[in-house]
Amino acid sequence: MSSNIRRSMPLFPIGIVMQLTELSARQIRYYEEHGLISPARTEGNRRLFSFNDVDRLLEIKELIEQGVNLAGIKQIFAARQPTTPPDEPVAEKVKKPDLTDEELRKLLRAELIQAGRFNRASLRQGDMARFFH
Amino acid sequence: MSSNIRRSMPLFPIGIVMQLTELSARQIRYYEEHGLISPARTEGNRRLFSFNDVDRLLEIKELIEQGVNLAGIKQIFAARQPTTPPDEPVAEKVKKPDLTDEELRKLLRAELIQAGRFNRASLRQGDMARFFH
DNA sequence: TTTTTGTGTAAGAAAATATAACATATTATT
DNA sequence: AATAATATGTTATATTTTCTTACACAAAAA
Repeated sequence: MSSNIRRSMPLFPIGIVMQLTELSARQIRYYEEHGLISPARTEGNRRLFSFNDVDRLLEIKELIEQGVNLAGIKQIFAARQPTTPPDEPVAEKVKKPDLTDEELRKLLRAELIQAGRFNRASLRQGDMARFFH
Repeated sequence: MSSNIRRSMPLFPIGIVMQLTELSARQIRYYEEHGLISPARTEGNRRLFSFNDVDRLLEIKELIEQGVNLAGIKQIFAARQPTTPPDEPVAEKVKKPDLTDEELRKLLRAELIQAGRFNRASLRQGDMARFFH
């Protein structure tokens, strides 16, 4: 549930993502240009990628290796994310608030510290353990 | 088990770690200078922090807030990590190989892709899901 | 009181990343 | 076949981020 927060938190610079995915910066930027990913930006305009973004890039890479072109990949992604059907509109009031990147990180920080209160002294386990199984 | 790999993989630049921990760059570097953390470096000498590193910084921060000085924190950490006692030496052959950062990332990549073969098409779940619960 | 500790701040250098433009091989289209 | 579109490489220049080093200083310790 709140792992969505973690999965979508902008954390990685493009250099790391290049290594993680073995894609070139050119490729990554090109895929963004065509709307396949939408990494966040720092104040200074540097891209920051989330786990979700990296995940997506790995999918893109595999599909491309299988001969799918960008248009195809776009369709595949679009089909996957079933946008709220027009006959079942979401009341504006109910929508989750959009958080800024900093707010997101603030939330994570809070979560980590909370977890720490439980684990650290007793279990001798680091906060970020929640990130793994 | 292999989550150790993920937990220790150098991923984050200092800017992100500052936000995650609410520590200043000065503080983070100072703690490194005093051996409390040992972030990896890029080829170009930029620090790269792992989940473990962030974890540790959060611990340091809490201890400092509780009035413990760096010497004390160092002791606490030292006591925690029981280095192989001198009378029970580890045969050089048995030691785990030291992996370079790039090898680490390569491993993760392989893991992610492997996971993908299972999940993606069928479960519609991203690779990085393995990072979360 | 003097020293040590922990942190702030500033300067200058180097690394990483940004955008834009041009090149080009491969694939589609006409 | 000729032409156009797609996907990526490469290069140039600008900007941001991080690095180290040095100096300052308040708070704590000696």
